[in-house]
Amino acid sequence: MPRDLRSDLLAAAGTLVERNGSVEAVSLRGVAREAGVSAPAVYGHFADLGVLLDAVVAHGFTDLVAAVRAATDGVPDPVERLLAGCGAYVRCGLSAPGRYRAMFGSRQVPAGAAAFDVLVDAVGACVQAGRSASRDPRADATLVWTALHGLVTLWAGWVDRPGPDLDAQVDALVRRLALVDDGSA
Amino acid sequence: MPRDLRSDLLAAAGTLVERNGSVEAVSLRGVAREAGVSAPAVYGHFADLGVLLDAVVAHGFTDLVAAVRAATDGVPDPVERLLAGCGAYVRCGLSAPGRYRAMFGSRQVPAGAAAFDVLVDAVGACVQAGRSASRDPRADATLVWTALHGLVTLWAGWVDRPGPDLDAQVDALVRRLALVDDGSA
DNA sequence: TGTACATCAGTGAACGCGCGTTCACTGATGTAC
DNA sequence: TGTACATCAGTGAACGCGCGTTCACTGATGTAC
Repeated sequence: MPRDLRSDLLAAAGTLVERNGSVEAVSLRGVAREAGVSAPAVYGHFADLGVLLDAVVAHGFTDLVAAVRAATDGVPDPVERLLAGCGAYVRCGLSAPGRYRAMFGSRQVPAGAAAFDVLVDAVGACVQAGRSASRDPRADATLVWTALHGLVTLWAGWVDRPGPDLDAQVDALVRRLALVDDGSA
Repeated sequence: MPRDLRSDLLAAAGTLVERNGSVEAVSLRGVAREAGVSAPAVYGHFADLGVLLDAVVAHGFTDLVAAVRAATDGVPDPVERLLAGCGAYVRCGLSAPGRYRAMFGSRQVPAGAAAFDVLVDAVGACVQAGRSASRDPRADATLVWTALHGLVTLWAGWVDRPGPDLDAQVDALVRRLALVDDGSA
């Protein structure tokens, strides 16, 4: 099987994004070096550095959607499904914080907006099942997303996150902000 | 009054941090250019670019503490004080998002930890006044901080933030996460 | 008051470096006959 | 099967650029006499 340089370059770029902590600090020559290839070789697969980094970000959105879908598929209870999806979101973000920051930093995020609708629906499902007291699922989903985003970006790279463990924090944030009825689950 | 080049350089660096959206993209030559001075002139006031940027971050923490203090001083009601402080935190962050990101991105944040204790105390005061049902003020203050951080970093630079206005969002996040009793205020 | 001098903040030229990008090239692979 | 050739992914050298940093300098300001 011949090497797939395009994939190798994407992987190398991802590695460097995490090693440097941000996309801005990643250079085309650095990516080529990491992939063990000369710098001009990159141009055979990507028009320029910007396109390469855009592909890293796009891959991040694909990963995020897949992680949430995998965590929620087959979970019948709407509250459990909401919690599982939010947990997967946070874990995916924390697994590649530099990429996550690139996904939601300063650029347009159409893919993010689509994922947000999934969250709105998940909160709405809890309301319809009588498990959430939310009177404005969209507004409350916004609060949940805001908090999850804070969880990922504030604690990314932290050695010792204070307070209870991650799942408990996600649980508390989501239940309180989505107005999930206590005593359930 | 002679010009205070040190202050001018700090201001220029702050301007560039916001213009570029991050500290990483700020160069020493760029700061000198912005301040209308030659590049070597910077070395008369800062050992190198890193020290200059550290000073920008330090100034950010000073601003943040001052903003919260100004908003909370003289507010007797503990719930109102908590809300006012959190609102000031978010507004200060949103007023200089690039600097805010530099303050809480990847570096150590001793000043941030000190400010966090203020938040823990504010939640504790609500509990003592019987206005919060929190059984673990430190853990719940962590949740509040996480959500405020998300509010600043997710919506920084957004033209149209979805949902209700900023104060209403801060209000909802803080009341729900700090378990403030409804019907008050 | 006037002159000589010390101080010192800021300048302009220069350095070496890593960057993005281009260009002609090489050398392996696959096809036509 | 063997030879000639086309294709094309990746190379190495080179370019111009902005960067951080250094160095000897300049020229304004203030002080000593």
